[in-house]
Amino acid sequence: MADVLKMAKTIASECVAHRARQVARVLTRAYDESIRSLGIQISQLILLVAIADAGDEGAPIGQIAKVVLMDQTTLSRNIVPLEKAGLVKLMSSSHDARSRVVVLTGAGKRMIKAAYPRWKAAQREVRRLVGAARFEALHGDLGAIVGIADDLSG
Amino acid sequence: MADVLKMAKTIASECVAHRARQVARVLTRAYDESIRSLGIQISQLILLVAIADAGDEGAPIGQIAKVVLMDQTTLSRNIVPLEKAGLVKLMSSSHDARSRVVVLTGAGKRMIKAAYPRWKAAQREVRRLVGAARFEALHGDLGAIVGIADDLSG
DNA sequence: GACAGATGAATGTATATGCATGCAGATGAA
DNA sequence: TTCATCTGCATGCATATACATTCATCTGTC
Repeated sequence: MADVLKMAKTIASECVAHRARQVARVLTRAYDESIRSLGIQISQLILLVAIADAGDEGAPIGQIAKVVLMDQTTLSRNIVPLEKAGLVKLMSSSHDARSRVVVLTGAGKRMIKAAYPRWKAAQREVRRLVGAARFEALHGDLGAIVGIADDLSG
Repeated sequence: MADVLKMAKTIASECVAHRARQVARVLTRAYDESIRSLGIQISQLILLVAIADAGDEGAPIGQIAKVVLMDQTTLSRNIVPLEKAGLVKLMSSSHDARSRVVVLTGAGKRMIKAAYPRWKAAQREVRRLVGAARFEALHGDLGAIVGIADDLSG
């Protein structure tokens, strides 16, 4: 079974999903640490800003899920801790009784304001460690994968 | 609070942790799909090949966790479904009674063999969609983040 | 050899992720 | 209008993730 070892080494060193997952873990830990004292995680801050981005009227859960490339069922659950923390509130849509609209609360806005400088510091630290050129390249290359997300699903 | 909206847009568009997490989700779904019929996920295949890489004597849980940049407690739990499926087995170390050594079983080796061509097809498809140059660049840039993982933790 | 401190791993708790599925409400065609 | 279908969201289930903590064992020092 020497071929298995060879296959294993190939997958371990070349799999882009492996690397992407590793990087997501590593960066998540770093950014989490930077905002930990605020009581939220980077995954939650990202949701908050996506909701903020939808404007003061908020947006339906499904729409936000599409924007952040997350399964609707995942988003449904990830909103729960934000709601418990009073950072967002859910309202039923006036147009569609099935739809639940997510809106940022005042506390949610204050949280973004408080988190912003810490997020920026974390971002700057990664940029410093990896180098500006690498950082920009990484951002662009990640964007390229985001750009083909639909093709990968279909 | 117009500044909050501005901060939100900045974070949403520039946060590298956000993009890394999105890409990890997107790629995970794609690779998962390619090996779904085998009854495993890409996260599990990655663990299998990391264990295979450790050789026939296997390796302690903590050592594998370090290699894949995963928390030891996470790895401890992620091994459970692999063990249930009979793909790996756990043995106590002869040198250190605290240590638990993970070893690939025959079924684990066969699983890697069966998954390999499907993994390769998924990898090729991503490469085709994003373009060879982008693909190589992405792999290198992700590797750069992996390379500074220790600095980010410390 | 005894003891303090270091280390390997598991557990408690909380969140993240998505597939399969179910249900309620919307929508279009007859 | 009525019904088949579609759509938005939630739930059941399984896995992934990591921090704080605990327990057992090891190691170096005296």
